Amino acid sequence: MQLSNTSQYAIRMLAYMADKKDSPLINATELSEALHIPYKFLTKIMTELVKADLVVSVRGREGGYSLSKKASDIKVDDILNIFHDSIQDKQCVLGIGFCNGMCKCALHDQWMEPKILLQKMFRDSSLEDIAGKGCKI
Amino acid sequence: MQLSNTSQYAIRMLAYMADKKDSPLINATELSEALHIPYKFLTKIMTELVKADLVVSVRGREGGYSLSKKASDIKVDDILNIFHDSIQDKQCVLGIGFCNGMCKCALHDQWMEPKILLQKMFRDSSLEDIAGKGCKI
DNA sequence: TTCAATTACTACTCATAGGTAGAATTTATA
DNA sequence: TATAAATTCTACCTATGAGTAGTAATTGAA
Repeated sequence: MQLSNTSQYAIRMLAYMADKKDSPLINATELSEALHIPYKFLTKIMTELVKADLVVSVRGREGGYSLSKKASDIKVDDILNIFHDSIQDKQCVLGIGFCNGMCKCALHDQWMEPKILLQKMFRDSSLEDIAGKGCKI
Repeated sequence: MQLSNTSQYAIRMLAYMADKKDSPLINATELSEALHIPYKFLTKIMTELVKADLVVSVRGREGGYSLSKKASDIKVDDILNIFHDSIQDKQCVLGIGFCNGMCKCALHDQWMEPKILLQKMFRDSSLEDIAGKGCKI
């Protein structure tokens, strides 16, 4: 019961970038060293974030990455959606495809409250909200 | 952000058994057909549940499986623990090994409440609580 | 123009979850 | 005792997540 490594890395990468909003561009080497994420894997993830339009990249010397919009306009849930890690409204904790009010799984009622709280956490938290909170990792 | 297939299957299998507490033994064929879980995979999971002492098995003709204790004494969290799917107290939503009060991740505060609710759901729900709830799946 | 620093692309390896196959073992019943 | 119905064991296969390697493409600066 946890997020994929890819999603965890992506959130940390973007939160770091939001925190350094003064720097126009941040490169992969800095991110990799600051966050202890393998360089090659980080650039692979970043390319997906660029394709998803959360990040813009500048290639070539003096290049790097920057957020494509205001940190307050990028929610954690936007990141999870890219990597299919978001919690869907109809998602069943026991993996039953047709779990709903009519035919529900054994844990349906107990799952409601934590599910809504998780969704709220992911949907309400923007990069601005979380940037600079806690330690620089 | 979801439980492993194995944990989902195991919970459904044990809930089904708790629901049929009148039958002294339930065999793998019945469980496989009732729950639409691949037979061979189901027996593999069941053998792990036997080794973990949540289930007792009777081999040979007329054999099958039964819960090793009262349904009210088996919590969903006991099942998750077998498959390393339980949520640990110190588990960080961003996968930071040393996330705590002193040096916490960017989502540490937001994660607190849903984490506690998830743990509560898993730790408080016994097989007796969930057996027979919802549809027979 | 050349070079070095940067991202992007392609393809691979490795580990693990999910699932399958077949034979061995056990045991009640005919 | 022989058989059939059941669990268990060993070994494998497949798909996917995680991570690596090498090269191509881009571009600012010397």
